[in-house]
Amino acid sequence: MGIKERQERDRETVRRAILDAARDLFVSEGYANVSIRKIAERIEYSPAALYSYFPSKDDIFFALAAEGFTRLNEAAPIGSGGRFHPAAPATPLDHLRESVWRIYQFSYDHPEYFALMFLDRTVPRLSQADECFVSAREGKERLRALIQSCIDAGDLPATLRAEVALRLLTVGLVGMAALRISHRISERERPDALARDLLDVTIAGLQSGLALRSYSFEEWPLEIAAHDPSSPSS
Amino acid sequence: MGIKERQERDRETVRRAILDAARDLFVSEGYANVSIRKIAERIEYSPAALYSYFPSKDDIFFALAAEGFTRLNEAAPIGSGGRFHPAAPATPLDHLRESVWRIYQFSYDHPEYFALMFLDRTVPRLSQADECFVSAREGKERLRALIQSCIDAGDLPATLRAEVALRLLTVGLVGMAALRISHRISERERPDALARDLLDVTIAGLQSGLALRSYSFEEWPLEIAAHDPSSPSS
DNA sequence: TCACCATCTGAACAGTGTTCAGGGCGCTAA
DNA sequence: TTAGCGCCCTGAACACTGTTCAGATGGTGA
Repeated sequence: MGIKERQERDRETVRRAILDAARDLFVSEGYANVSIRKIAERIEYSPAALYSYFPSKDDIFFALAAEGFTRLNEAAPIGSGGRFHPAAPATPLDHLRESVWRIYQFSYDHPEYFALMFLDRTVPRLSQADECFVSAREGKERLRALIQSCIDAGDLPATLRAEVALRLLTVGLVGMAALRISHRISERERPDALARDLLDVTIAGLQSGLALRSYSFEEWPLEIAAHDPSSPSS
Repeated sequence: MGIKERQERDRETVRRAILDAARDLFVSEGYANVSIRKIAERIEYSPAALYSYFPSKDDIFFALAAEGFTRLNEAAPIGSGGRFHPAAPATPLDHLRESVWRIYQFSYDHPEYFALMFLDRTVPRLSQADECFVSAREGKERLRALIQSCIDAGDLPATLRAEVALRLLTVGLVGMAALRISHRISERERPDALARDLLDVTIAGLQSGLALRSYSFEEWPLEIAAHDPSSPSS
């Protein structure tokens, strides 16, 4: 019996249409200005129909955020399996530079995804949407491994902890992207050049072998956000 | 006749009450979850009354943003008149470090103000609310002068442009604050220590004398945001 | 053929920002 | 004192929002 399968396919098609419509509308009008009714109208369904596919508007948001992390991972592919390949043309440091830079580029290519993933405060508890962060963790781990290979190759000080360096390298560009996306910085200030400089300055700073305060915290948490993993899920 | 004056005072009192109520509600419930009706209820007025004090909810927002910049300037006072005093106890660089750090601290003490000023994308065209940015420009100019004094004192390379260094120093902390405020980073990662390290790393990077791409753009714009001042205002 | 069941719809509820005619009250001038 | 003027505020309404639910619809399996 292929009927069940066809029904599931139909359902998936509608679900996909909802997500596509929502994404297009978010990009062109901004998340806050998109209503369930607009999405429903776009796909020629009643607003109520959407609630049999997603429990709430927030969950449409979460589904798109998960897509965003997957896209970011696709846009910033680092070597193979996270280990730097010794026969690659560039040095590990160049590799790292480019990989981090691609995160910034992603904020340029998909500002709505980026805001959704890293900036938006209006959507509650992004931290608890578990499956969103599988790809996020993957990408993070690959970058961490790449930084470790830079340390092993002697391009970064041996005293440096890869987890800390990872945060320091990415957070600045997140700030840059945040300012640009929310129009807090003029195009005349050439945000791209500033971002590039910020990356170079941070790397140079890391290479200086400065002793870091955040060097020793207990363990590197796998979660992006701040909820106690030891507490039982309700 | 003191009647006009008293009327103006009464009006200012109500205006002040609106702003206070809005600020309290924003802090405790978040901007998006605060309605005109809630603010009106708090001050025991009808919702419509507020519209004779502020043209829209956005303008209440703008008024608070302006307050935010004033508060930030008060929280991060730098020397006197922007010029570093030679008899001060610390070096210019220590002075700079502390001044920049206070911006991050501000994001901790007043997260709602901070989000409002630097992060929120839901409110349109923050750039066009002119008078908001008088104090913003003042604070920026003072920091720039402080950085210049660091360069003059030899603590930072003479090839460095103060405007560029200013951006590079602040943008990273903005990113850090953004991640923390929007719960994208765990407290277990000790964001404060990371932020402090980021500041130190950036300064170390600047001291390395690296050649910067964004060194030479035409002129430093006085505006925070990106609108062409040469185009006529509609 | 008929009962079943998932799916979708129309209507409604409670909430939002905003507008507007009108009432009330204090001030000014006759 | 009183008439009138003008400001300020209110209640009601409009057009939205996210969400819920009874009921219509129509394909599915017996």
